[in-house]
Amino acid sequence: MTIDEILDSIYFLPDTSKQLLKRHISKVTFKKGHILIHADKIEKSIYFIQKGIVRAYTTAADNQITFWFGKEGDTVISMKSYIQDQKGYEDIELLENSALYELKTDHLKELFNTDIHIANWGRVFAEQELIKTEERLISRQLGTAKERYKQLLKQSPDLIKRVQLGHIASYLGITQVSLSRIRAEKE
Amino acid sequence: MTIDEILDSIYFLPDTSKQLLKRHISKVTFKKGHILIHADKIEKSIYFIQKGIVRAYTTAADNQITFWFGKEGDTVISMKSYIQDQKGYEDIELLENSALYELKTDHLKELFNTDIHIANWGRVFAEQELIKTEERLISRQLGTAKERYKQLLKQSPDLIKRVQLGHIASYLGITQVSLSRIRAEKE
DNA sequence: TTCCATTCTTGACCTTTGTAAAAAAAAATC
DNA sequence: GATTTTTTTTTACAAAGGTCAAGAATGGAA
Repeated sequence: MTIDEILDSIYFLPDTSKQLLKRHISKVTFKKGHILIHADKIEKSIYFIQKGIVRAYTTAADNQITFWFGKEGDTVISMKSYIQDQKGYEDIELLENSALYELKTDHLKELFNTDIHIANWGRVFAEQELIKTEERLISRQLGTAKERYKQLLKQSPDLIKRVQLGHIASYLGITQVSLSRIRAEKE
Repeated sequence: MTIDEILDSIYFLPDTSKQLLKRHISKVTFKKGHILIHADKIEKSIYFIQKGIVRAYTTAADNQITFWFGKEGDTVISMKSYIQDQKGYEDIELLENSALYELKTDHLKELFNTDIHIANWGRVFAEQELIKTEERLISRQLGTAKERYKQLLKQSPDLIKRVQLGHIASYLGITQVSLSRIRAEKE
């Protein structure tokens, strides 16, 4: 995905505004295993995934809980850093060698005050993320782990191929052993 | 809480912009049991709670799952309606006789295109809701039901006094019977 | 107050999921 | 391609939470 496709998919910007925004975006690559977002840091950048897959997790009582996966076209962000200038909850780790577009948020926040189109881009960006987060919250509350696994299989079959089982089990809120049992059931 | 306190707590608006916004806000009251937001409707208003308490729930397989409580100062909104002009997942019901401020969203969306301060108010509003939703998502993933109950007790002791147990159990993702047992344990 | 309806608690029993450890399979490294 | 290392599956047992049903407590309404 190109950066234009990604930006346009959020909210259509007139060309002058888009150029202003793109001035602060650059392409970066990292290897599998790289930690892009650190739980104990106030992050100053957000990233759009051009190619690759990532997972966000919190570390609680010596085990990691995965609560989000991101792939091509998704935004990698520490919401706490971006919105409240505070340390976030999560580490975000690359699960594959990846290419990303980096946007420095200091510059973005200045543009919010001077360019109404970019302010609305920022509004719609937050709104889209909100809808996605709400969806995850509700689907998590609904149905059994088995149903949620089947749902995930249908919605993101590639995810299950690209990500190891332990992370997916954690995401579904069950243990790897339980997920393995669910998969073993026929029908 | 006054409407000015609520609006200012989201994002500070210059007086002219605030007056523009307030032109579309009016005060309404409803009785306990009133359904403010309907799952099968595209809602055209959002509400700020002046006095009262509400719950949002989805109906799945003949039982209701509560996934949010709102009280004084909170915003009652169908995100799907507001953001995507689509039917939402949830009914939102008043659990007490309540007073609210109603904001018609058609007018709000027009203002986003013409007033940069209001566009930024809308941005920050979505961002605040996003942070809250993310917090709920993560805390739901963390720890056992007992721990989450204790957490809720500490964070919102009034909620537990004002809301009946079944709703709270559903919110925590367990049955009323289990929650009752957790409460019965000493220590 | 008394009665009725709703909400909360308790008990017996059952199902689902977790834990720990080992075996099997797959992937990575030499 | 053989050998490590990592990941997934399987087994046995334990723990947490669910279901059903009955009884106690609470709260309105007449």
